[in-house]
Amino acid sequence: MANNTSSGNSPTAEPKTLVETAYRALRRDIIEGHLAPGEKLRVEHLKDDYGVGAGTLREALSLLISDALVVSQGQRGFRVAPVSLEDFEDITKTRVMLECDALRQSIAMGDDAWEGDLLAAFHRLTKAEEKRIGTDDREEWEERNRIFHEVLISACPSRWLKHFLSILYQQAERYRRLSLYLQPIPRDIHAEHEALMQAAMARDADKATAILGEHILLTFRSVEQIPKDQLNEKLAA
Amino acid sequence: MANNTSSGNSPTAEPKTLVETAYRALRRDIIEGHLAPGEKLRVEHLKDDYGVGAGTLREALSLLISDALVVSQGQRGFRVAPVSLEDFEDITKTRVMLECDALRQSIAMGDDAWEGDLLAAFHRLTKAEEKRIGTDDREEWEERNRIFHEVLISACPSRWLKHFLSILYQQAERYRRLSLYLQPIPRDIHAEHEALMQAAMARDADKATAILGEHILLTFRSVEQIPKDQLNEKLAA
DNA sequence: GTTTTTAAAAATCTCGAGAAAAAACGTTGA
DNA sequence: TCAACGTTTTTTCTCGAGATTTTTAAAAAC
Repeated sequence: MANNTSSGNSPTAEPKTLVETAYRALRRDIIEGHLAPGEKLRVEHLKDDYGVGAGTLREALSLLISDALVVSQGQRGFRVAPVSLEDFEDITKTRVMLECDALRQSIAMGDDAWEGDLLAAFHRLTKAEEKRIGTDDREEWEERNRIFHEVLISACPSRWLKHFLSILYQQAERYRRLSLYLQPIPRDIHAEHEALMQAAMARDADKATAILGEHILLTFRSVEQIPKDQLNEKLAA
Repeated sequence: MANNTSSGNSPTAEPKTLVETAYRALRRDIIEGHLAPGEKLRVEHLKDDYGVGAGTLREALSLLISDALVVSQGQRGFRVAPVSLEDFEDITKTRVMLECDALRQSIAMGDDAWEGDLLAAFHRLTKAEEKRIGTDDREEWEERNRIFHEVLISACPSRWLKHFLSILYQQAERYRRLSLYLQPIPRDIHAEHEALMQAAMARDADKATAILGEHILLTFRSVEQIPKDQLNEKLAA
């Protein structure tokens, strides 16, 4: 949490070292599913793909363990962290608890600047949603969605809470992407975000947390309802 | 959480690689305060102290970032994570929230085997406390205290909650040790543990979480009340 | 006396090669 | 046909050396 190299770091700071570059590229490929869950990460192969030395790549992989995107076992190398419906459910429930608590604190502590940031983040998200119709630049929307959630809880004074939430968000994003190819978004996410934003601005903590909790839970439900056989194709390690 | 190399792993599994060995040695030295908060960790020096190569040590340090015991910045190497009273307060509050929630779930889900484990862990802790009078094998007590808290919440089904708690516990232990030299334990910790154990066995979740919350908070209070100038000697980075 | 510039020293970051372990493969025997 | 064994191949783990960058210290300029 208190470092620039690992999880939860400011995404705007550009990488200054090769380790950092490889770390980001790998993280992206894992979250986007280009590296499948459970897949073996052979250093000898990957070092060529990412254009770095073996030691550098090992270090990047070690960093990814912080984010629970990579696992390692003894003398048997690295693997992409496996996925499961149970894990996603756990992530969802834990995230609901933590993020609602953080939101409550944020609403209580947030000042005018926070309100401004929130409004701005919501606006940018809305713009991305409008552009997105038909187009395929999902990345832009994903990034702005992340920032919107981040800004929502930004006035919460607990660094640790925010640190844990950044990890959980990242994990959830991974599951969301894995299921994306199977099921288009059936919900009116924009309406959910708008209601959430307005409740937060109105300082209605009960309402805001209720909406947020439901919002996060619905994402899980939509994945949960995907037929198991289709899901297992993706989840197979 | 889902790996054997990083935080929250089973402490009984012996290290099979030099990276793992160095990781544990470094972690121990940081938690015990032999490596001071904020201290620069020069790879060229440390590799000799720990008897490994530069690359190996770098990897171990990368692993310690997961535990937030080490921080790194760009091209300026590694440092021991700094400490502050604010940070400890955050750790404490976050831990109270998460650990109480986990305990509640554990009490609800725990079976007979869990009760047995809890009883056993409490017994071992008691024995260590009796032996400790006068002697100085703090390590034994620390380990058993950790296990007691771990067993308490072991029946909680959320892996992520337990993962986060293991990180927070480790952080708290570090602060506890830093303050240990300044202030002897004035509390009757044994009584607190016993009441906690009994409430858990009686499945009285409200009572158990109340005791646990107070138990964790008291540790913070005892550090908080240490005169600031004495504290800053230790906390100085 | 203070600040800026410049040069030397130290540390970080990176890579490729060699030893140890695990996995893959074919062979032998029942 | 199947299982057990030993060899070969692959992969991981580890180390030391070289290129950049940062830090330190001294010299020069204001």
